[in-house]
Amino acid sequence: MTGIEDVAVATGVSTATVSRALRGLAGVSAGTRARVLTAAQELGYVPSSAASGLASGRTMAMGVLLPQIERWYFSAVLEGVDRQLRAAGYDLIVFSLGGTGMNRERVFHRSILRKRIDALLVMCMELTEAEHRSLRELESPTIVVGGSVQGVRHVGIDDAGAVSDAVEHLISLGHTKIGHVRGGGDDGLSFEVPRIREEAYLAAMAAHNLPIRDEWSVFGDFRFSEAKVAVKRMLATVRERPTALFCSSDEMAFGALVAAAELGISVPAELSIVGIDDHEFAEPMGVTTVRQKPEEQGAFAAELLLSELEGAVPVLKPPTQPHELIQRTSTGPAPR
Amino acid sequence: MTGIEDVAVATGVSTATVSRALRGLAGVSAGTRARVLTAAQELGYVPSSAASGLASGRTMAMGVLLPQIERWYFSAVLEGVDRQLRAAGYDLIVFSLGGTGMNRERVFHRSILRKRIDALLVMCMELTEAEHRSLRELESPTIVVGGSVQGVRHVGIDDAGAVSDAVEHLISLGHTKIGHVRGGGDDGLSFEVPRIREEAYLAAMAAHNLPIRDEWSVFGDFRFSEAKVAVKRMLATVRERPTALFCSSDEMAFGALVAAAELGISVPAELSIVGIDDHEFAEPMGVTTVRQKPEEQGAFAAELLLSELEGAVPVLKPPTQPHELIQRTSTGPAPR
DNA sequence: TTGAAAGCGCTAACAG
DNA sequence: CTGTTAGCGCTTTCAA
Repeated sequence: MTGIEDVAVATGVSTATVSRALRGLAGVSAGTRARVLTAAQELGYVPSSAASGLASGRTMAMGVLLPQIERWYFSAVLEGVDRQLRAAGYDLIVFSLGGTGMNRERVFHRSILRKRIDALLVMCMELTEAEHRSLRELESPTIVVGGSVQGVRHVGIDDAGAVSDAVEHLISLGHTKIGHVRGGGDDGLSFEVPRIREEAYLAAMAAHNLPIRDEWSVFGDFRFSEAKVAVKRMLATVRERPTALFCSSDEMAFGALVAAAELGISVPAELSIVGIDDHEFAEPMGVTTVRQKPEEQGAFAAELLLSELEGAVPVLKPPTQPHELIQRTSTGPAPR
Repeated sequence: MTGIEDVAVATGVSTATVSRALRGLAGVSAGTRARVLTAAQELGYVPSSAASGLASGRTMAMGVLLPQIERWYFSAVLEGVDRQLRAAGYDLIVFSLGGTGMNRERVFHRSILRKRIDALLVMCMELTEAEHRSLRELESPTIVVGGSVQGVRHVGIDDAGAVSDAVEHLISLGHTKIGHVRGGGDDGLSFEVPRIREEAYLAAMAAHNLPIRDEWSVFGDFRFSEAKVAVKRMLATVRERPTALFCSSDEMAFGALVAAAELGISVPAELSIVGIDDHEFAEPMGVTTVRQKPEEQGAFAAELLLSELEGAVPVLKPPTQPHELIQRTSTGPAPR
């Protein structure tokens, strides 16, 4: 391993000067800087993050804490965060709970608190009181993305507004019998997003004096497969079918779509389906949805954290992220 | 920040003893260890990774280099890697190229070589000569997952065998007119996987003296949307239609399925469709496919690296990962 | 079984 | 503009 000393010797200056030159700090003559850069390049010198981190107190890495990696929303946010970090020369450290609540304490204590990161982005997880405290003690800037968390600022869409747009869209098409395919929370992570969406659906229905029927409300766990099974069972067995389904996520809308197809129910003639997300597959599947852009949310949140690390004043109330109804072929006028 | 010194003072021992006790090293009396553990707990002490990394040379972190995060295969592998690392107390650092070839050099030089990681897992990317050299100079154990790379050991399925299973399945159903929906490589990352699959398809066809028609071969870029458009155009315009499509990925098979549906072509009566992956959506969509388990691949590769870090002798030829044909409803006998 | 002391490789004052 | 001098917070010999 070539170290800073090697570069210093090769250039004939002190290690301090090498450090300054390489980091682009002021107070180095153009000539010296050029020679240092050349020498570093030739020697293939790359600073040790451990050493510079220890000396400077900055790790040049950001952490992302999330319930799971392999879910559309999470990996999309991650992609956005990563894009921003890459541009800023920061590394991305991923702390995942792996889909269960089992590792929470381990993750919090072993990994996150190890001073490995300069800032932390938390993805839609509710935090316990102890976890809150841990984060506060970390003293590094923190932000939450997608699903607000009490006491921490938050980047995300207006969930209730998005749901309202979806349901109002159905209502404007003349639907009155509108079912709900609900999102999940059986993994011990308890987001509040599913709850907000449920409540917003109920509120929109109530605002128009439309009937809520328990039998039209099914649990799809935010997943294609579960939603398909649940919707199919419901559509097949219910006495009177709804003419429209509001699905709390696109993946569940896909499930509803396939369930309808398998039952020979025509969409949108007999059944309209609307989702939320604008998942990559929504366009090719023709699913009407409320678009949100998780990648942009992640990028924006990362940007906020980065600028604070550069000394900017913290943005305490990040602006709500945009959402937008995208009409496709899965929704149409209520049947007769 | 409470440091090791604080724990030492609280316990009345030296920092060396605290360090040993906390890491479970031999040569600490049971009593001392217990007192150290208690004190550390009470003080909320967590070692600084920068400091211990600098002193010990081990970072307790593993890097994953990948072309992009938000793709089914990549994020699934990541999930598996993460699971293993979590269990071993290692942190996960993600180096993504963000879907373009633009950041390659930056990523290699700035991030990876910074001694931030103890081992590196590379996900199906071809490497340049210079990159190879960089990796070798890193001297940390390295492994490739999914799509072999010359000169580096590799964890993945037998791609050619998987393709062969898929195509043979169609042939065994009596199909002779079999088209191919090809995977991509337009992002400057140039995997070799699409090439292998193309060749294996051609080989399987040749082995049975079946005709290859250029017009039946379309480019779907491994994506739902692109595949749907391309397949739809092909099916709509071609003079004679194939009776089956082999798709180099499930996402493209979904596209083919939807394209057929939109054209009123019945699956599998008029058109059989087979994919590769066993994507989460394959089951609910009824797509026959060759299953691979990226999560297991990632976990296995991570395990190999971890055990080498513990001193195990390197496994130079990791066993090929399993694949398996899963028959569903998208394939059936060739139409009379 | 424990402690003292010397770094790990870099950055950050403080001088010059 | 540049060099000197201390550390950053741990781990790791080497002694005791």
